[in-house]
Amino acid sequence: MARPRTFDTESAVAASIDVFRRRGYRGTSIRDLSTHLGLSLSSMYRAYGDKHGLFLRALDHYRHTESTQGCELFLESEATVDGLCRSLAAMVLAEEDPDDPAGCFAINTAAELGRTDASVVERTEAAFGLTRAGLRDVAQRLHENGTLRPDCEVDAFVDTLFTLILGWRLRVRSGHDPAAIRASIVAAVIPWSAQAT
Amino acid sequence: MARPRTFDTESAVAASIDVFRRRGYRGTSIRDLSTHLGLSLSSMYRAYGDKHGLFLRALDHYRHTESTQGCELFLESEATVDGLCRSLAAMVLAEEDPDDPAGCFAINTAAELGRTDASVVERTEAAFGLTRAGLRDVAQRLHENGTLRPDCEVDAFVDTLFTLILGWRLRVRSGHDPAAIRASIVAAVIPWSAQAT
DNA sequence: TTGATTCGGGATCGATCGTTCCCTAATCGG
DNA sequence: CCGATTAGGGAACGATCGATCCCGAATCAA
Repeated sequence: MARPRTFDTESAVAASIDVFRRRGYRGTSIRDLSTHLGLSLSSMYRAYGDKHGLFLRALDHYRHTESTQGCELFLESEATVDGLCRSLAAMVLAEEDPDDPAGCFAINTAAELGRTDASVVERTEAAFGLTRAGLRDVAQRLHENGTLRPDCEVDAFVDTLFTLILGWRLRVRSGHDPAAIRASIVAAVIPWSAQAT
Repeated sequence: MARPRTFDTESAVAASIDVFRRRGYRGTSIRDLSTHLGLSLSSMYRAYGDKHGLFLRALDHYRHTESTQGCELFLESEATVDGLCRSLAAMVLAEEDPDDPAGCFAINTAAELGRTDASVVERTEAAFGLTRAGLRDVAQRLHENGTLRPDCEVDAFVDTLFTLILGWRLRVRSGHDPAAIRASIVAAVIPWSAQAT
């Protein structure tokens, strides 16, 4: 009833991610968001409650979109060393501005807020879980088709790749050369391959 | 001449690191620092200029102490798989409060500020360089004494370990189980070992 | 001791923070 | 068309931000 909203709440949440992930939670002011989203303060408070509420919505949206796409990237990855490396590079280097790399929203948030906010930790860990789930799928397929060295454990490979992804995305965020990251990916995977020369 | 300072500027810088690394640059207020360091605002401004100046001093101090000790940890590391894993665990899990893990000051800062501040990037990269230098030393020794698989390149191993360290320290910061991190370290190194079963 | 100088504590500055409130415009059901 | 209700713009709130200033206390050289 009464006057309807003139903006889409979910797409505004999506837009807020671009601000939060670059400037961080504390580094982003409500007025920053107002400017970038083109919304007034009252509209935002009416729609999301407060800054913390919008931030949680942003983390949820990120998990439902980018984190989920990252998971699917591995689910659909070709079960070869090259295929895995391509998926890893696609996730880590995805559409970053070289002058102002945003990195991963979940990772940046985990680094900024640590364990201080339980509702935030819950969401970043859920995003991490999606990445691990995708990795487990492709790792299992690589193990079964003999691409991986037969003696190595799949869980160990998954855990190593997950940890490496955190590192690579942090390196991207720090401005490290994408070509170097790409080379780093290949170099890190090769020792797990059965055909390592 | 005149009245001398009643506090040691360098040890106050050291104390500021504990605050900055947990709360971040933007999450730490001058009054937070005043409380934790036991100094008045005027004392801090007189000694360090401004908040940014103190932050750079803190980054410099961190590099000269913890980053350098991290480097030496690898320089003095026994040239075995176990020795390397012990050094990695010592660096990554060093004296963290399980309830409020601080993580690595340089890594947290890189994640928070990205490439927005050149004087900060310069310092975090210098800290990273120390870690890589230590890793290169122990990796070279492991390569020469045949602990590593003869076909793998030392540079690739160093790059992988460096990236893994970023990931492990971020996982510690996120509150991941230290036992799991310890297991992750061993699992990640084994495939590079010549005696991998 | 004296005069110059710097220290430390605290009040205070303007700016900005997250948030609330008020008021008008717009859209609903009837 | 009309009364109810909500959206949106913007002023304003108290709190806190980084930073400055003032002043009495302390320590120097002479």
